[in-house]
Amino acid sequence: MKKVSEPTIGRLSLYLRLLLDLSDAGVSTVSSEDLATRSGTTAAQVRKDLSLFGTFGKRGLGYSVNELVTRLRSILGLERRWSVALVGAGRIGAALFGYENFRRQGFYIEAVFDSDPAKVGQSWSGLVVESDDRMEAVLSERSIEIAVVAVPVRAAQAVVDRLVASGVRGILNFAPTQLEVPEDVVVKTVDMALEMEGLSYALTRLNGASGAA
Amino acid sequence: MKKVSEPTIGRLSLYLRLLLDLSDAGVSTVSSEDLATRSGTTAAQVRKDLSLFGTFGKRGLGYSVNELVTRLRSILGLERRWSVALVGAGRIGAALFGYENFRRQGFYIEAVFDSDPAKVGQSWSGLVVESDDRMEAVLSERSIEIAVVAVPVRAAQAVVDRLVASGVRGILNFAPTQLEVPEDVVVKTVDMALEMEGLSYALTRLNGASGAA
DNA sequence: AACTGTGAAAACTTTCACAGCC
DNA sequence: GGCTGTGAAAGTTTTCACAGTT
Repeated sequence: MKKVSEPTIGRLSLYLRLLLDLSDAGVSTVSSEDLATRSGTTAAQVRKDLSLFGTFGKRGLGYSVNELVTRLRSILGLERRWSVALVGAGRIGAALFGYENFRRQGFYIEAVFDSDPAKVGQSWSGLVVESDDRMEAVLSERSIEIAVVAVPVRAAQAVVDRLVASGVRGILNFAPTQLEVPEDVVVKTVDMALEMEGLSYALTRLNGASGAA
Repeated sequence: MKKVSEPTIGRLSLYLRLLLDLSDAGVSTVSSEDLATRSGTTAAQVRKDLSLFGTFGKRGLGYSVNELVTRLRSILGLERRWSVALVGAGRIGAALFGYENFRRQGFYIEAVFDSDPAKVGQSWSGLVVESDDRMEAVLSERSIEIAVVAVPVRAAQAVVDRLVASGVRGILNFAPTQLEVPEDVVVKTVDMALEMEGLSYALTRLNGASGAA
């Protein structure tokens, strides 16, 4: 298998989402041009992205929506169920919890941890918030492979070290900090401050035609 | 001014954050090598990124932490105050609201809107949630340039159209959908489902050494 | 005729390596 | 000697353009 870039994977996820909409709408066939328009890229890009994993289309016809959904789910590893732990029972965690697409794509939150005794014992849509003392025990008991880290920066690295030691291999990190992990552990960081600063930069360039300083 | 890429801007934001930590720690000088290690990139990359905007370092010595902070804040447009509106008074909004770095970097939430009558009138740390009917009036009254969109997918495009019509030029979008905006409006989308699927893909590759299908 | 799959070209980004300054 | 700034080289991603299939 050739090496596949991050942006390609992001686009495949996006195509999958669009294809699910099309499938719901009863559309059975789609062209690379159509997918490109809907996803804000080009037809050549769509074909290239897909061709990295096989030949899924029919020349002259396009792609079968349902077949492509199946293929993309397979490529992205979404045919199985993933057990997810949420560390930090704060507002970000709550937001994720309410995000229904989450479950629909096979991500099941199976444990919620917090270090605040006031939060431990609270019920979160059927799950009980556990003390972070119990992290190691619960993670291995429930075979959890993915964790969402939504704790303050100062606590993040220590939490991640414990997660990794307990077998977690994938981490979605909301703490605005650089995390150290072994190379067989994957971290994706969602950094809202970074995005806001990107906006600030872009707007500053757009308005003033002037330079940096 | 040469064209500057998205990844470069992201790294500049990251350098800024690290420099602020260094400054707090009383460090006065930093080398490209040091910044590179802390940000997970290479010394050459750090120097190249910075050199796109000027020559800020001293050969043989490195960079002055405080000077570089000032320069980066200027480059990123963070020397001013940005007025931000939050559309959708749900859990994501609440999370952002509590995010103190936000204010520290000059982003002030000046208005919160929701279409749910039950939420309108509620107080959010001093701000009153307003009906979305009042969006146009409030946005122009308070000269709001940036909006955070945290509404369901089905409502997102309509909200964005109204924001744009009222002068908003930058949007941080949490709705997992592709938004249409005029080319002088900047959108950054934070898509957690996409990130989770990226994790799923990466973990699937890591474990099974086998191919896609 | 319509549309895919794909090598080749173009564009872009990162890394190298070293001249130049402190 | 230590470290930056930067052209040139290497590597990566996107776009082009067209042969090939239905």
